Amino acid sequence: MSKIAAVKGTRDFYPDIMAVRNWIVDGWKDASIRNGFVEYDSPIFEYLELYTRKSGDEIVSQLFSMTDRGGRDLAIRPEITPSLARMVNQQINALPRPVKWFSTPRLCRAERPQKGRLREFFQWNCDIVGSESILADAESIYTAVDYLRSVNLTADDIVVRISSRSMLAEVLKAMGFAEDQLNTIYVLLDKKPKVSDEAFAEMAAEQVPDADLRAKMMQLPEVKTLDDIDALAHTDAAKQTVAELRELFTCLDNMGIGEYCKFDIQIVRGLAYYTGPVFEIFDRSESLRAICGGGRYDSLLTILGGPKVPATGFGMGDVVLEILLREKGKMPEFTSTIDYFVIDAGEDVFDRVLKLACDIRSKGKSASFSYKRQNMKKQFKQADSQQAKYAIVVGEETVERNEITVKELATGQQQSVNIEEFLSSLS
RNA sequence: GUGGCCGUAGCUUAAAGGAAAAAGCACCAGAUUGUGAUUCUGGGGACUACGAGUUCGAGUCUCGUCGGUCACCCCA
Repeated sequence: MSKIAAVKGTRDFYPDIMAVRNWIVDGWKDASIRNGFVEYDSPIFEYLELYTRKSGDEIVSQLFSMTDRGGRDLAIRPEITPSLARMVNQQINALPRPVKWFSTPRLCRAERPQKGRLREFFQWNCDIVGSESILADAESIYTAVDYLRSVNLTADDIVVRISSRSMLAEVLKAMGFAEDQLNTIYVLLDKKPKVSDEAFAEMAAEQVPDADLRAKMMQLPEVKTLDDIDALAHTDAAKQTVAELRELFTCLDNMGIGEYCKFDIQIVRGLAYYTGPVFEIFDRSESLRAICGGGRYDSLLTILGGPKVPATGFGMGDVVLEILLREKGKMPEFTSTIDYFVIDAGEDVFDRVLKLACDIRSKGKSASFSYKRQNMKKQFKQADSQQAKYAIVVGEETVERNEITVKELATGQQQSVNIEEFLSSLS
């Protein structure tokens, strides 16, 4: 019989890799909780329509979808935000606002795997629903940075690049662009860093035939600061969106993460549904894809048949994060250890070994023993390979006196102790 | 979805178209019947990713499939 491999783009989590995953996810949860988020989860599959409603029919080719025996079109969740929106919609009038929810879902996307992108991954999501305040955007960004800072990534390692969808829209409108031209410009801006100046000029000429408008648009990639963009914001509406973004940066400064944050007009993000401030977090060397991305999306609930409720949030995947942490040497060593390895050192004492191991366990410490009756050398080796902190030798003569020998394996020091005293010292 | 490179034991690699595919690490056992190291000895483990083809002969050359990796598309 031939062996069956793991499916393309998936990972097997052997114990040493599982330890890494748990460490990452636990870190996400801790950061969420200390920033005031509460945990939720959703089913791993949903109606296909939940995703086509938000992202269009093209999304289907990027999903793992299926039809159940009742003929229902379903898909494995490729993101959790639509589920969140569905859940919030369901109870919209009962939930105290703002809703601050987080989750660490396992997601699947049917894309071709490459560096930092697999078909199955984990993604930390934090969302704040029901507040229009720029403070919600600030808190969302702060939470992401708070986690990254907690794993010792400094402002020299990563940068949060921030812009605003609404600001860009208003500035473009102030320049004279019509509403239905905006998406075209977003795509152009998104491409700018990836293509040569000549290729960009060519694309611009194609997409924006009007020479006057095009000249104005070409100023945008040159914008480096909020003052630069302010100079291009000729309407009150545009001025206001710039002021709002300034307020966001002021908040981030006051929260103590100003050095991580940078205005960047070229952060546009996917066209789908962002309506306000948007951000992406990158490694400083920019050799990896984005570690994290998010922003304000005020119309998602409407798309799912709910009322208009403002929302902002972010997602952070485990795959790029793990690559970055390894590259930066920020990944701790994980060792699985047990507290006590109980060694059988004589005839007819194994029942005492078994009882002692279980008594230790009932005290909340971990204990292990050999399944085989072997010589002590073997048992000590086994204790070593399990990274036991202590070995306990149960010998024929000592156990008659109700005594055992406890040896600290790191130092080699050992002493005889009374069994009851030993056990009571554990609690 | 498109293209480049790659695929030999659990891992790292060797074998220039020619014998029964080799070694180190790892794993298991023994030397060693009251204390972990080191050392030594032995063992299991590969239909050379899978399938076709060329050849007297294929791990090696050709094609296809699958998988890995990197870039493009996309990135919610």
